[in-house]
Amino acid sequence: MTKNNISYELIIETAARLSNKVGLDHLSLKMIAEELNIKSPSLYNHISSLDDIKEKLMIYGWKQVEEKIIDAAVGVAGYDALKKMCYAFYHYAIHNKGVFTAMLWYNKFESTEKNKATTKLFDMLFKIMSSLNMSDEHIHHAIRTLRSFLEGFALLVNNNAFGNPISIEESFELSLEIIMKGIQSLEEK
Amino acid sequence: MTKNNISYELIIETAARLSNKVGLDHLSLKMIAEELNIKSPSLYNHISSLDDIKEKLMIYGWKQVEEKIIDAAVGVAGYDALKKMCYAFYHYAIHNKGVFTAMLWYNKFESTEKNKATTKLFDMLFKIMSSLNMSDEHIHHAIRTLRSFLEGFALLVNNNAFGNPISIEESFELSLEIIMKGIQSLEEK
DNA sequence: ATAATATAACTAATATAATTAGTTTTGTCA
DNA sequence: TGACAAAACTAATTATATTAGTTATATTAT
Repeated sequence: MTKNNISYELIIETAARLSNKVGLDHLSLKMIAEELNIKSPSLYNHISSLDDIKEKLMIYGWKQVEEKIIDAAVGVAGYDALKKMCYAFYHYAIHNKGVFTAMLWYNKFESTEKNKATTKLFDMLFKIMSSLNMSDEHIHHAIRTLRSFLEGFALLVNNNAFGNPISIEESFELSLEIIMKGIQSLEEK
Repeated sequence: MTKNNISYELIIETAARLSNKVGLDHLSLKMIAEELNIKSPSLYNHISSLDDIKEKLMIYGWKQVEEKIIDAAVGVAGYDALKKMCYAFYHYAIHNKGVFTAMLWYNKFESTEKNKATTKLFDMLFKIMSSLNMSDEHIHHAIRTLRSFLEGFALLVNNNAFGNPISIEESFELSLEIIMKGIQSLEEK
């Protein structure tokens, strides 16, 4: 019984890695504990429950993806920026299936930390779209359009839900085109 | 110990009702059994596992929503038909949260029954969109756009994920406008 | 250096749910 | 009316989360 160097952060990172590998629904305390070479009750020295871990996983994911999305928009503006941000989100979601699943639960939990994790992202999106000729209200709605599409598309991809053999990458590209053109049509010329 | 009139169908219907009330993740054999006034092991005379029930719930949902969507498109054509179908899907999803959650798992299970449940729907969508001036490939992609948006939007609504106080109904309406306009822009004039 | 203390590990126990095994009841049909 | 299959039951098994209580370890103050 040596004191292992286990921290809250390490547990969340481990949970993230494991859930990406086996799926969030198969993540268990037992599995996390084994990966860390401790017994599962020992985890309670750091966390309060499995649900606690899942909530933190959700926040962890939004923080990570926020960073990647913001990075993606550096040096570009307008629709180009939006498009790059969408791709950043999509790639994160399909390369981190477990964490992404947790992110989809978003408001199943209420927390300020959760809000903090995405404020910057929303602000940035809003600022970028403010350069378009569109009312603030329309911007808010359009952000919801985009977000819904992105989360839905990634969910379907992760679940193998697209039966057709046609290219998923092309679907994503064309979908962005459709939505961007649609947003453009809202602009007051 | 009287023989209750329990059938496979009754179990699925009960599971649907209960999951809509308490959420799919809180659905348990215990709960279903209690609702039917039997003990949970007795369920195994009709079903093979809890996962079995969830898979059938998914199929049940797609069958129901297929019917509603098809009904919604009677007597209308083109974009109007598409829009009505989208609304039918959306309303089903937010009024049947538990079943809808199961539907999102779509391809977590492989089955021919699952395919049968949506063939008519896809065929109909395809036929409607064939009246637009668009290649078959673009139609397939656009259907994915629409489906992703719809499933994503409903998921977010069901999870209370839209923090802003602005109207969700208006977001849905405007989103459809955005996507329809975007699809229109693909048409070869 | 060492004793005191807090931390973090452990084992053992508890609770709940799914599932399986084996038994009994009940309705149907020859 | 008796035999049989279906469907209920109870009891037992397994697995996991969680709690309780105990022990070892590391740090920190003397």
